Amino acid sequence: MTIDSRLSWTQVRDEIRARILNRTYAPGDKLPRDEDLAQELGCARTTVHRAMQDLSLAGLVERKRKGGTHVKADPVTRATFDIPITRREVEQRGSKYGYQLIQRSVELTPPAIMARFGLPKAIKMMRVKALHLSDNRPFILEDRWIDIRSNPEILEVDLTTQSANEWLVLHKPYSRLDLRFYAMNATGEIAKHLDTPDTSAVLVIERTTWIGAEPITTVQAVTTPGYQLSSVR
Amino acid sequence: MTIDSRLSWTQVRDEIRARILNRTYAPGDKLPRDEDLAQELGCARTTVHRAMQDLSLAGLVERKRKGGTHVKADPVTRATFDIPITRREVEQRGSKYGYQLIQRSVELTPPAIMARFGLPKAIKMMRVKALHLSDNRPFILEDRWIDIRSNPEILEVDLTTQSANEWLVLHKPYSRLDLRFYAMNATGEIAKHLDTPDTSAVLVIERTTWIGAEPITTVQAVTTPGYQLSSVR
DNA sequence: AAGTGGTCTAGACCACCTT
DNA sequence: AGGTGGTCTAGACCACTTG
Repeated sequence: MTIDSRLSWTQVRDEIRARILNRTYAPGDKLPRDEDLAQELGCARTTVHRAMQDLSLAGLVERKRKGGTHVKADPVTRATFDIPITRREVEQRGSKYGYQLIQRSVELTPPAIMARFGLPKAIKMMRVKALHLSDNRPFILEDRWIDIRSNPEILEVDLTTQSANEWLVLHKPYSRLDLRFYAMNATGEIAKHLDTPDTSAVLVIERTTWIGAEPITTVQAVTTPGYQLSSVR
Repeated sequence: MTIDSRLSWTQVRDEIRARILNRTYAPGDKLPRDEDLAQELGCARTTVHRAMQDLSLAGLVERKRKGGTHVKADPVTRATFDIPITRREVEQRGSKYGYQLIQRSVELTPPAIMARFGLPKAIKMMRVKALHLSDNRPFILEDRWIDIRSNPEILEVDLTTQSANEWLVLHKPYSRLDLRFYAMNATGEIAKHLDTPDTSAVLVIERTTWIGAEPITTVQAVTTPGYQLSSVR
């Protein structure tokens, strides 16, 4: 136990969190102003602010200017996930990475793709299907659409040796990201490419990015059976 | 456009981020010290620190005392997910929530459960199987193990009317959380409870919590076919 | 041992939002 | 219109970690 008279922001955070779990501040309640808490606890307002920032990020409280700080009425479990570049993911497992381009074309976006981007009408995009391999076995099958307007350079990239996944992540910043996870039964073509029995359950990761309001790319990454996603830390 | 001479931390963050994407600071590179950047950009060191804090949280850079700040060598996509209480989730979709207790017992933990907690040997835990309903149809099937040592009160809770899910989230803070997502084929008992065809692909959410080093609870939540998880914001 | 990020303070001003 | 959180500054000290 520290005898330091100074309070660290983590101590302040823990104290406030304890009060929330104590029901001193019940769900929906308004917390005291930062300044009042600072005075009560004996620290600077900035320190309380730092603690609140953390609690707010964790989803425990909600803060509004003038409105004050409120305990969130319904607690949620909030967790962070990292989706690495597929090559890196394979290599970090100590396996040999491989990559096969299956298809590369320019097509009109079907309704499902328009919906992902929120596009009002169909446009031409580049479509890339590719298979990522781990130790020469199928690992992830990706079906990707790339907006040529925001990514004209992609037309020049040799996608037989470098995956669009990697090229985009390294060269194209995004300002908005949408990630979705769901399960599906691997059907004919997908089961064939993944070399897995028909109707196997597979985890699908859908990732869509924009720069400003402009679409960049959307990809449906179908993993092989047994694939797991784990939260960070 | 603001003419203010003062730089906001978001401007500083955007500038640094732009340089990273520019390759001014390439992956793996060391960035200037906060203080040097502050002087170059004309702001306080604290402001650079705030910007770096954000970039660090986003997974773009890595910071170490004495080691300095480095651009992460391999970019990752980092996203946050919220897992609400099941009742809340159903109600927010505008559906009627229902709940059925299937089983409640005290059992020795099998190896799979010991592994989730990292337990060296089997102990007795409370096991609860329950079904969450949405508009009277199966929604999520949960199979939960609760450590009685850290949660003796659970033995007194009436789990026929209130789900363990809800009781624990509201009363038991945790200090560590592990979340996993994966897909599986619904088999006999699970398919029966979820009222879904055998071998249907379903998304599974596995959630394990500890308080300090002590296990609290672990749950395997099997969702119904079509269930999706979306990133926040 | 020393360098670098992390934190704390005190005070000022700003910006958003509710009333 | 005014209250509350958000940010910025300047300076000091701390704590981690690497050379």
